[in-house]
Amino acid sequence: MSKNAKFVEKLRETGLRPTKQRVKICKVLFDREKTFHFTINDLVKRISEEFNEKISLATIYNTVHAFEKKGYLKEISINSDKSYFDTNTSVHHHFYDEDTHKLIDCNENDIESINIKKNITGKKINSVEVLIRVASDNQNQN
Amino acid sequence: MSKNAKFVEKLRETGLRPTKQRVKICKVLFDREKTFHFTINDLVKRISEEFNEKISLATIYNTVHAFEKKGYLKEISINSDKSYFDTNTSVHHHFYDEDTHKLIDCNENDIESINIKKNITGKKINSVEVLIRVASDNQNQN
DNA sequence: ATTATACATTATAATCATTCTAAACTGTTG
DNA sequence: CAACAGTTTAGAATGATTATAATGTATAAT
Repeated sequence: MSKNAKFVEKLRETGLRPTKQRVKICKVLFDREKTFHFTINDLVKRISEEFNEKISLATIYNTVHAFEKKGYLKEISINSDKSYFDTNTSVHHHFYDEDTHKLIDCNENDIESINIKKNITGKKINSVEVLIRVASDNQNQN
Repeated sequence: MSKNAKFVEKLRETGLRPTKQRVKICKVLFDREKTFHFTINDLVKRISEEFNEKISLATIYNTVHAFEKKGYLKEISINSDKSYFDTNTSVHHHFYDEDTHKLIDCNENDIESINIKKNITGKKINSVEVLIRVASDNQNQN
């Protein structure tokens, strides 16, 4: 089965019409070896690099949000400037390089399981996320 | 020594002129028992409640950023909509209530120390932050 | 005390990411 | 093929934050 056919199937399975825009965005996001961490701006750039036909910015936003809702993508909170998304939707943590502004995945084995001893009455835990900020070793900190 | 005099001293010590706006903002932020988690909007509301004279929005932004730079405040990343700030600048983690959009501090003892086994070549760890998202137990998740 | 100067405050405008709108278009179903 | 719901689109609107530039104020020198 071709890559495209797989994406069409995936979209249809989750109740999203396989439009040509969505299939193209799937190719950019999911047709790759490694996890892809990106901002909307990164995605816009990739799309314009890979295809001649442009996709409207509104569609890119719509699609990313649709994909997030369907569980294809996960949003990562780093700062308030930008939204970062991750094609790896499993439970995992991140390193954030403050020099390059890039995210690096943290595997299951890179971090010991986190034991939370407190709980909030009437609330259940939806997620536990660890963000490890790193920066160049020889740089001054002001 | 009066509260005001303390704030004046604190400001001067870190090279900030103790203007009346800054002292007022100090009172709102630091003259309280518990840690204060807030957005700029929260702070604006508090100021208008506590004082007759208004402080310009630009000044509030400037002051919060100045205070953050001087280490009086810490920014907490939750999502890209809003910036949250915390008057507790020590290393600690948070619960985020997705129903009420409020932060709750996590004490040292509420979470076991996090052991990170991976390191990024040439980079040092600046911070390790855990965010635990919670929501009402009996609510559907869509 | 007065003055000079650098630092702060202010209202308003500008910016920038994101969302909304409503018209045109397209995939799907019968 | 027709009908309809779902989608895309350009451009406008929004909303948080930042820049601007004029006015005001704390501080240090006179």
